[in-house]
Amino acid sequence: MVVRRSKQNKAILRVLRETTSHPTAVYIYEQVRKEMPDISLGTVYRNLGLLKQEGKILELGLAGTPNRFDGNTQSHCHFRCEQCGRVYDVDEPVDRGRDERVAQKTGFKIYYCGVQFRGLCKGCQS
Amino acid sequence: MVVRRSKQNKAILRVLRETTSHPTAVYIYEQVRKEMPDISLGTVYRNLGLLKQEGKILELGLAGTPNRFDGNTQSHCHFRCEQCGRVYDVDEPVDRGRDERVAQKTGFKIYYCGVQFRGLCKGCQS
DNA sequence: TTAGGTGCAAAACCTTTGCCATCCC
DNA sequence: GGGATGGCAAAGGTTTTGCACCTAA
Repeated sequence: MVVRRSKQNKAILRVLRETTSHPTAVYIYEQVRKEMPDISLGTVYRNLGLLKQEGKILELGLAGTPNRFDGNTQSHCHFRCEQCGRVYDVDEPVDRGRDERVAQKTGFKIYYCGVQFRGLCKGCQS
Repeated sequence: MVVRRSKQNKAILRVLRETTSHPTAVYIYEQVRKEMPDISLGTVYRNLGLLKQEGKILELGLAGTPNRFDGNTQSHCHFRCEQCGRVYDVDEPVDRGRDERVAQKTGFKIYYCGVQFRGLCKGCQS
């Protein structure tokens, strides 16, 4: 199966790369629609799925809110606000050596390691 | 609003405490149904929601698979298999001091911090 | 030319909710 | 008795899919 880079695919990846906001599929859909009014949400999901399989993006599963996508596939830290659902990047180092150690210990193959903080973001602490 | 501990609520919490498998709502439903055949899936979800609010359990959002629940609310490490969706506990220390540091730096309020590994579990490495 | 991609709409799936009966305190 | 909870079923929201039509290689 040859990967054909459609313009929809490119646009979706571009939106994801141009933002640091970990958007939902619907947000991406709205952005892409500005320049490509006929694109459908199904196509957005389809391409997000492909990009994920290719390892170009990351899908973040969040209990209670629609999934979000991240153009940064490096292991890194996220903070998720339990109130508003937003996901912020946190600038903290991830211990790369640990991946090795855990892989050894468990026999699992590790592709990605992220740290996830949960709590309330500034705006949501009333 | 007084919290009344119904027997359904107790049974759901018990199932969650007795397993380390981070079950889905449906799995919990099936387990509880063995002793309480009339319980409905809606009730399971309702009680999981309540237990989550009380901070007695954790909900794990996983892209692509139904959410899973964890009776262990301590900050800890998970490994998630991208193939089969299973979630395993990983016995690695979580750096508690970092929560403080990140809270200071960002102004966010942090309730929980978990490390999430992704990859392939032993059984799924064909 | 042609496998793979798109748009559209319907389906599937997970989760939440409304309503009324039931159960505890 | 009366508020909280449960069972049932319908609704809601997100994501996937089938199909006929395009399109990039």
